[in-house]
Amino acid sequence: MSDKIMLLDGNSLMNRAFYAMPILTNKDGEFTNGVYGFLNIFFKLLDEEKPDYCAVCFDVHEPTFRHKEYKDYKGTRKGMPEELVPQMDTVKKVLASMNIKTYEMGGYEADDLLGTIARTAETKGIAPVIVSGDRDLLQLASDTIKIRIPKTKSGTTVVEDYNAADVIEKYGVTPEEFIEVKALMGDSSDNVPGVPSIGEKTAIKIIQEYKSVENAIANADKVKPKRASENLVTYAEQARESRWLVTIKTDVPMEFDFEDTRVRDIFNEEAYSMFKRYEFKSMLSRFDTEKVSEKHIAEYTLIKDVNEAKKAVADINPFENCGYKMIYENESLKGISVTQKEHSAYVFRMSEEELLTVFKDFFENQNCKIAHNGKRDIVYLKRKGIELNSIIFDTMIGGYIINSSMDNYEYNELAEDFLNESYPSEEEIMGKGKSRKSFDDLSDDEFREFCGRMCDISFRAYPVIDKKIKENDQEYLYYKIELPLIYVLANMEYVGMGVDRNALIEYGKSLDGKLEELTKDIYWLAGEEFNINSPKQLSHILFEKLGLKGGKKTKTGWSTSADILEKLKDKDEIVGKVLEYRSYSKLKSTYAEGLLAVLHDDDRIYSTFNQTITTTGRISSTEPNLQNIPVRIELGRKLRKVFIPKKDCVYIDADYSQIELRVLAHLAGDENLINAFKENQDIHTMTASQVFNVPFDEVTPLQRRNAKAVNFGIIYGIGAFSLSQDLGITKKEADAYIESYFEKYPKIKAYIDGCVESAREKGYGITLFNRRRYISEINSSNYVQRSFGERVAMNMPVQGTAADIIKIAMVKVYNRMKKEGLKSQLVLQVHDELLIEAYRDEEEKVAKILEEEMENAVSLSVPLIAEVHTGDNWYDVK
DNA sequence: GTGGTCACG
DNA sequence: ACGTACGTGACCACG
Repeated sequence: MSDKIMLLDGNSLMNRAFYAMPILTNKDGEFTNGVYGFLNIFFKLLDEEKPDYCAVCFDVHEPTFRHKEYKDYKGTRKGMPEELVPQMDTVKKVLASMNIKTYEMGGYEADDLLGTIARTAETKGIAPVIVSGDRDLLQLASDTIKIRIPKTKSGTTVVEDYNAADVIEKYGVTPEEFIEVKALMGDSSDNVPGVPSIGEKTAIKIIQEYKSVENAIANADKVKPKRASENLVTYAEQARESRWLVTIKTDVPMEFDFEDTRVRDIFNEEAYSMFKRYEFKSMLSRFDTEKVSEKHIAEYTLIKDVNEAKKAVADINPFENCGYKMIYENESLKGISVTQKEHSAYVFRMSEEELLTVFKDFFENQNCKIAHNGKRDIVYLKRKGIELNSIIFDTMIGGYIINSSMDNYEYNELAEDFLNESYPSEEEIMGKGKSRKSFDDLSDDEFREFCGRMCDISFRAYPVIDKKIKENDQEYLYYKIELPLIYVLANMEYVGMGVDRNALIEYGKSLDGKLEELTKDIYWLAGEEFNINSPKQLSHILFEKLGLKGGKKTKTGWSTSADILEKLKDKDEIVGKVLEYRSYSKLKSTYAEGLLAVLHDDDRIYSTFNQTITTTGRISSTEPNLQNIPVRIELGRKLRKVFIPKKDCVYIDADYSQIELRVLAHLAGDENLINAFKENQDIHTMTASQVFNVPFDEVTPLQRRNAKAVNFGIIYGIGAFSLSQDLGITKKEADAYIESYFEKYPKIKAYIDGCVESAREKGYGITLFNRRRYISEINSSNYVQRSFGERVAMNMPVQGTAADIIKIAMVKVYNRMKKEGLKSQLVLQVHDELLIEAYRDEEEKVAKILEEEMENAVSLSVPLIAEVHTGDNWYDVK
């Protein structure tokens, strides 16, 4: 085995990485996404190649020999985006910390350095692997020199590999001839002129026949097509110059010693602190924590004996802050850790029953608990007949309030963000998926460290998070909305929703006949059997076999989504059948079968309500998701009949009318819209009347529909293109609608412009109750990302404030029912809707509470209206 | 594990 | 010239 050297094209890879990633910054606001993406590619290839030597080459920002010797070579590649400029230094620093040698040389480009080193290596019997985002390098490919080109395909990185033979196979020319091809076709991004009218295809054809630029010029009269033939003569000199420009130099006079590039001690302490500074968290696991981890002095005490445990728990001061962490595995309790002192903790490892016995008094009577995901503990203990209370802080919720965009708020994330300490994640310790360890497999020491640390981190992060909450003026949001909400959500999870099991089974069966019939029809119309559920197979049938067209949009193929199919409905009978099949199939698999699978033996369904998932402040529902049960289409809506309250109960449902538009009217202070709501008019008709300049009573259904779409558009961060798509009108018409809307509601226009402006300045969007969402995309140089950021900046305050309001209402409804000693229970929230399982003898009281507390949750400049309905199942409450 | 699709607000 | 509405979660196919 010969030695191997890996050579990277720093500039080109940084560019690729930068554009492939959303803008990222660390806490200090330093841009990091290019460096992060670069390191991802670097480590991936390092793992694959395991090179003995490694070097990274960079361009220098000054004229090169090409500029000096060829006056027209401007070499002004499009200026780097300003977010990328400082990252070039960052990546060099990071590489230096890992002992990876970097090269740059005035007068030469990175390509030339790579070429020179590669050729030198070749002569010494060291196998070079060149990594670049640019195809230019392909001219260097040989039997020994391998070129690797990483590409980002929808989020994942795939690498194309080229030895000489691969270049020939892909392009039909040798690597040396590749120079000739590039010379003819030119390269606009590198300001290589090439020969006009000759593109890649023609260039390859010419070089395959004539082998070189020079020979092609000599035989220009025989070259086809005619334009190329003429231009070869006219631009002969330009072609020669282009050839010279694209030729990578392999004899740069550079100082070079292979020993300097030997791969050694990459994951050292200096690199570790670099990675921490730039917050490359996912890469920290590459470091040997024994070797580099900061020495946190912490003393955790393990207790396994019940009597000892009782003594220790008795020593907990019930009036002093106490951090606690419960460790679960598959719904059962594996351990508990508690602490009242920083860098210390007691860890209790014993059976579930023993833990519950020892801690019952603690759960019920310790007055100042600091929890991490306390909701889970409340639900778990409630099922064991124990009431957990007095949670004065929840660090998971705290982390979410500070930054709602994180994937999770586990203890190691909190340690990074608030304590600036790094620990392996639970996944790194326990493994994931099938190979996840059991807590029973951990040694006492491992268990003690892990559990003690979780509790300790939570305890120590609390004051830091609390301080930030105060700095951000979020005390009301945190202490009056989110924290009390834990108990409300916990109770909803605990109570669950009743289901008529037989009715659910029957509902599923009622779909079978139609599903079978549709399947048969579709097979017959298609002329063959295939998997209708496979977008790939379906698009093959529709767009290739049956030759339907107009089917647009693609990423991995032709789109078969409902909006596309809807447009093709008239073209072939099969399209309508497919749409119908889809809707039946969805009801069957997701709802009929899906819900049955999570229906408990007591004929109730217990969903989980997540409080830290959405970026805007809404809650989400999982396993099952009870927030997307069908309602818009009658067939699906019938499913709601299977949700039934328990004995002696009815459902009382209330939903806010147009809460988001009302919030918008309030936030923008637009008198026109505010008055419309004060008069309690149909808002879409009102908008139609104003935007289309017709009397209120003469608004047509179509006008109302269009106005409704405009109203939605405003909330989502309007774009004329999407509005036109939605309404099936031209972009011009959509533009006119929007313009007319803003004319009638000038304050709305001013408000949403203000949202974008403020987000640009502050870096985040904000709700009426100071909930924040950081929007890093808003200052991106990438149009797509920036536009997204702007839409988010317009939408988040509206959606988020509505979320704040219903959360306030939930807390108020819950507390009021409790205070009045009612047995009725909140069971569900669907963003603007609350559902209560109410005892019949409490029906009137509860309906009144629900309406009052929802409508008076907050006081805005527009009234809030809650529409209340009662019924014997979820279908009947509308 | 990811992408396409579709259910909800 | 770009590529297009905001926020979710579940299911299926496919590599």
